[in-house]
Amino acid sequence: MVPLAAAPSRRSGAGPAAPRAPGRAVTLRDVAAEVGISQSAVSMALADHPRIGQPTKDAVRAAAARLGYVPNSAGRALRAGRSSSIAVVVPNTGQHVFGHLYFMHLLVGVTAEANARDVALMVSTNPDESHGVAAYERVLRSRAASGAIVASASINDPNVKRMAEAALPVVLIGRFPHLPQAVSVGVDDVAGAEQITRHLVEEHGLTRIAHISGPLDHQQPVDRYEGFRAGLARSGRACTHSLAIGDFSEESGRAAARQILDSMTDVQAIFAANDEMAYGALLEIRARGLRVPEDVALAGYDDFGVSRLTTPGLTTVHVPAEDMGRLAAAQLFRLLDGTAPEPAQSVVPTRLVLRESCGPHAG
Amino acid sequence: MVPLAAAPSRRSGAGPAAPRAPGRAVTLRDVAAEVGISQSAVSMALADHPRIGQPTKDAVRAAAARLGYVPNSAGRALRAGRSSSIAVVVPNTGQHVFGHLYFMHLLVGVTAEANARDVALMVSTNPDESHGVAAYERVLRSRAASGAIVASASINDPNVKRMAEAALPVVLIGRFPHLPQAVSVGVDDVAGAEQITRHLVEEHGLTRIAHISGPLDHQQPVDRYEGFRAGLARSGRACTHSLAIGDFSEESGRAAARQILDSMTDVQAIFAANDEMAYGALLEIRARGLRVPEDVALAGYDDFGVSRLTTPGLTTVHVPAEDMGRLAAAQLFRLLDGTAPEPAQSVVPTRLVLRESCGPHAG
DNA sequence: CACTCCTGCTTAAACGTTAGAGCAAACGGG
DNA sequence: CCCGTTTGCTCTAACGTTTAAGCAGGAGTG
Repeated sequence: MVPLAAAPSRRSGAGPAAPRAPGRAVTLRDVAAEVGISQSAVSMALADHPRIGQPTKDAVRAAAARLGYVPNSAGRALRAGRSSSIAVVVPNTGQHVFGHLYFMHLLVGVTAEANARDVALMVSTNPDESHGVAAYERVLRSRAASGAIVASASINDPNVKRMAEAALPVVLIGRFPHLPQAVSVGVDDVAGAEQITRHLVEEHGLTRIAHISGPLDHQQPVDRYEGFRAGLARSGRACTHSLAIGDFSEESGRAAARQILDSMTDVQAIFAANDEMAYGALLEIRARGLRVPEDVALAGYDDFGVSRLTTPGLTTVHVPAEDMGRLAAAQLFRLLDGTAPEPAQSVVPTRLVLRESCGPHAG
Repeated sequence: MVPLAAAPSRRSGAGPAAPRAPGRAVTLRDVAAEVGISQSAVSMALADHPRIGQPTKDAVRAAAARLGYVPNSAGRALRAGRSSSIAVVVPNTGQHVFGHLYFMHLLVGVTAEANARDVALMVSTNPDESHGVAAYERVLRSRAASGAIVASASINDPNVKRMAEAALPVVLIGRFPHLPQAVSVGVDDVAGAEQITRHLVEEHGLTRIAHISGPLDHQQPVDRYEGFRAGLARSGRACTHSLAIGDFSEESGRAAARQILDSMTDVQAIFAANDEMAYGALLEIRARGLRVPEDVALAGYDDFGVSRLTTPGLTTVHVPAEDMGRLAAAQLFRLLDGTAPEPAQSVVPTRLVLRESCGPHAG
């Protein structure tokens, strides 16, 4: 059959850069009509198929560029059976500054890896802790994203468990020792907390020390508390310690500090499980007319960017959220490629960040 | 034709909750086979089409729930000609904490509005200021997202201009007075800067005052500088002022403060065009043994969450980024619905936030 | 010169969805 | 009892892509 010379007068001549009707997108068909070959030939030409002649390829590429052809992602996804995007699932967004920054760092890392693969990124929020079928499950089952990175799930989130069992392409952020089959990227919080605790005890000689923990149904606070106790034990010094529980919020940190300062009047140092609670503690300590670090030393955890800004600067443990995002994305791509990530559960190291809140640096 | 009683033994009986082969997604065909009707009937039943009988609808919904059917988004997008997601485009991610927080606030707002519409969110980054065809154009032309919200474009970004002219469904964050046809959501920075400037002058009597501006090829710094001058003029007092230019970074703010303190030794107040530069100025002032606010009062702009944490707390102008995100999304949806947003260029008001850095509050 | 093989394309099918057209049966009115 | 209307579904086509299969013509081989 004769190539049918394009549909009735869609393009007048061969004038360059005269895009179609505004609303209409340029498809393979348009490029094909432009070049005078079939649309599959165009597809193959753009894919650099060996069975397409070089002159044709050149002509196709020129025409595609001229018309501004961009492959329709829905068409591709449908044909391929998988979309070219991944999702990042963040919990209900009711958090505050510190939590925001965590996700932003994570996102930066994920984005970097996704960009390198030319993969689009979707951000999905888990409306509530248990809004029936979780958002990510809908995202995955609708094939809108071919894989997901789930940030900050509760230690016993039923969705997470089900997901891991269903072998969906999901990477969890955090340690999930109870789900060995799940692919996860966690932080070595035990080591991090131990390191900072030992710093307080061994370098600064502070042996009366309190810990403000987060809710103990999450792995992270559990690990940090464990590291705290391990640090005390391994310091080789006799320490007195106490524990108060917060919920990672500044206000709860302040309340916890209140409780500690009331009950342990000779406390020398407070180590909070995150910077936000540490900041709350700072406010409480100050409100009592005490000085940091002279009267009470203070340490936090996370270092997502604001612990630097307080006065005094907050000594803390740096959690490499950006690296974690990058690693999580890499693991997810391995999962999608079919190659099971070598250690399903990877753990990244932390870094002790010394500032002024723990006292003068040792010479 | 007889309904063909499902494909060979895919489901044994009617046992509930027995999902298909792990990898295979559940499609309309599966539900149709389960119920014993055609797939289009299933589609119509799920869409609550009036021409489908109630018993059939019930049966279909039950079967869909039982099998865990989730519509394939690629299929839908392809058929509908538009995807059910929108994109948020953020500039190259090389920014620091403050910038991160801005986007996070914005994202929270956009997410809220998108969730209400059951629309997915893509996050795309503009690799470089001019990476050939911009990321968002690819996203839009590939129909991966049906609209985009572009955060923080330069005042004379050629892509933005072209996009506005091409009438793509895009909402710009920021004021774009030169592009009247573009839909944008901006901040009333002139008013905000005027207000804080007048506060410094009128309430605190600080008449020797310097402004640290951002790069003047962006609308925001221009507006804030204009507001600064307007504030001085309208204060009704004779003021001496000076100007230094930074790039919104902490370090540049510090450098600008250095320049100001060197050249204007009797400066009483510094108003920086964002909190990050104000923090840099704070460091410089302190390094010189001067006190804030006793020796030099300080004010910033943005209030994305960290200006509260410094000591002294930073007096600043609150930019309602979350509201802007929500509004931008709403505008985008209006655009996609075909109803042109009433005022194409909307401007949200700011709020003065008084903290300690500007001096003691007037009783 | 007949044959095989290669080259370079075309045709067709499929992915999952939706919607308009079509059609059989039931139902009501005359 | 027959015809028109309504009801409730089925059939088909289309969205844009990729790819397997097919096919015409030319080149090379016997």
